[in-house]
Amino acid sequence: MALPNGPVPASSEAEAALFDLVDVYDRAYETAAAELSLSPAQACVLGRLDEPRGMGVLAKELGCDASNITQIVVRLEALGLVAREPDPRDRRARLVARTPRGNEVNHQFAAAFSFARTAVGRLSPDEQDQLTALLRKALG
Amino acid sequence: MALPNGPVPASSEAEAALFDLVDVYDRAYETAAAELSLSPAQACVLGRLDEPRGMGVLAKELGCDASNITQIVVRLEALGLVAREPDPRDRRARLVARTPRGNEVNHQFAAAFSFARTAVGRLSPDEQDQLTALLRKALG
DNA sequence: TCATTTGCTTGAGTGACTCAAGGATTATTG
DNA sequence: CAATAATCCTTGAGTCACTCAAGCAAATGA
Repeated sequence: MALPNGPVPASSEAEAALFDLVDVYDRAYETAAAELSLSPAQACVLGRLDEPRGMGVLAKELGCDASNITQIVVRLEALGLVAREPDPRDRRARLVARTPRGNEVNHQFAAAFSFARTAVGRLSPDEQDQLTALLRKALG
Repeated sequence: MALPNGPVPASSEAEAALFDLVDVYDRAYETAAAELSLSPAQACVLGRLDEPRGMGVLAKELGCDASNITQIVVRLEALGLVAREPDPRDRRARLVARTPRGNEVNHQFAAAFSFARTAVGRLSPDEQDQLTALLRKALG
């Protein structure tokens, strides 16, 4: 379980609420991944493969080094959840795609990571809109 | 940079906003720590030492194994930011405390991690209260 | 006192991450 | 077109976070 990213003494109630949200969210994500014997990073990559993508694209989107993606994908491949195939358009590149089993596991993960759904579900439609608006404003 | 904990296709605007918030928050935390050459875990532990604490207390609070804390503290100690002293009440235990330099760095970190402060600052006092209430309700 | 529990550390092992270097292919451009 | 440069990815080395199992030392309790 990753350590929380939190300032212990928050200087306002709103900051504290933000921190709590982030903490619970992150832990729920990690827990859901662990239920399927995945690391958070593996679940993250798997979740981005609704259609095949190049390694470099993933690295750029996720803001990390390409070699990091390589290793995560190697592990996902060893688990039989993704496959790398040569890109017909560019023989340097390789496209990563979920296998049928990968689709299945990804689906299970989406079901297991119920936190965001549940949290939002506690709010009325109006409240959901308010929350969205407030978060968007806060994000600047 | 840790990969984001996010479902790519969120099923509602509110969920997407939550995801964005968590992502930006986590990245800001990581960046602030990196500016001080700290890992997020190191910044987290350092931040909890407003008064000296036992290793076990930290582990319990942070929800991880005690040996994990040991290693993080060893590194913080090597950086001169914390010191471990024997607990006068229990000779098995060791109390971790920030050094003067640790206080300084922790202060700098608090300044560098401006995300939550800034985000909340974009909202009026009323909006801050609304956000807090909505988040608390969503957290259940 | 003897056994158990508690507090911490050590060691081994996995995984995420970074950077540097290199092979292979594609794109450029003189 | 041929040489050069840029791009895509992998490998290797290294750091750190994390977990579990084992073990020492001190406290607790029968």
